[in-house]
Amino acid sequence: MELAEAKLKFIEAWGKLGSEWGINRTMAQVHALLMISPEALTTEEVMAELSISRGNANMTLRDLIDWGLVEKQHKTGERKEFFYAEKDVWTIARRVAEERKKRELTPIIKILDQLAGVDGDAKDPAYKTFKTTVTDINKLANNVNKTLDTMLKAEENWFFGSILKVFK
Amino acid sequence: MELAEAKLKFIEAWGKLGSEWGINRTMAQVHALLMISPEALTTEEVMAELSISRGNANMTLRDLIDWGLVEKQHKTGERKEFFYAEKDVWTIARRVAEERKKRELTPIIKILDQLAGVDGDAKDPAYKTFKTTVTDINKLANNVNKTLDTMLKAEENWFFGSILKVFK
DNA sequence: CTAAATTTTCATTTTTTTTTGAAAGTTTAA
DNA sequence: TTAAACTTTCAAAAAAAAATGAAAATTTAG
Repeated sequence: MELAEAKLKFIEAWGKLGSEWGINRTMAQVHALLMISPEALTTEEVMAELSISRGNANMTLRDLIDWGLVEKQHKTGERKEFFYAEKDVWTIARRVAEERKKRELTPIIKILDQLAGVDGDAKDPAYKTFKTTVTDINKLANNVNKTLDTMLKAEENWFFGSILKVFK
Repeated sequence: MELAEAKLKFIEAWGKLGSEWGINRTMAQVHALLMISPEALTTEEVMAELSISRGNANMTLRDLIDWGLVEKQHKTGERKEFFYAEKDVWTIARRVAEERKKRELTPIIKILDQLAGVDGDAKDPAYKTFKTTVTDINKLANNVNKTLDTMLKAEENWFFGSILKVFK
């Protein structure tokens, strides 16, 4: 396969994967484009490569920066801003995990804590089932939370790096 | 908090979480409703509880069955079908992991394998960056794949199960 | 077999999400 | 300070996803 064709396929596949995981397809595509670019790109270049509007490119790049996946760069003598993506996959995985933890896990744990404190008749099956289900999900969520903390705190990539070797 | 209020909040929260992870909000809500129901429910009951149409309820319940999260039940003397959700959180997590692996991980690995075989000039930075990025992602994907296999094959829940007991 | 009960389908409508693009805002070189 | 270069915003449009509901299909009791 030729590089040009492979690039397009990669961008398409990454976009599809993103959308299946609740990440805007275009955002995932811009990320893919930048990941395979040796050089930082300008907004113009991103717009041209993916045929998207200026507004879309601008907002998407900002979101990627918020996710910690892309950084703005300035080149001496150039007035334009350049965008460069982190390329180490473990760092990318870590950033995504960090963000989703902050945006989704922490809020749901807060809600589950409230819901686990619901009061009702201990003889009522509806109450018992609710309480058990919510309590169990809450425990799982807290465990995922703790596991992520450990993973993310570790400088070394124990989860994807070393544990995997055990199973090889 | 009262049970009725708590139920609504749980259904809402579960629906939101689902939509953030690429799962149709209504599907997640139906799942939430069934998870907290001690008894299997009919399509009519699901429609009424969540104010959704018959068509929507039917398709959503079928999808949940496809995900292995809900099962059809028949009650003697009753002609209607009843729907019952698995309630063990580890089993739920396992089913979701299995399905997403099958639907998303396996296909992307197939594509990455093709893309990793792209040919080009070893001196070309664009080629080098593409190759490195795709190869690294491919390795990560294969490692996740293997880890999931091990996790899912294990009858015992080493990841969520045993760790849970420690924190109980 | 018949008809009532129940489930499924899917063209259409509604809702939600994403994108556009032009105007407003900001920065910087001179 | 000015004006060109560049970035950001956001109301409106477009696209995508989800929901509706009535008709068709299926099932089952009698």
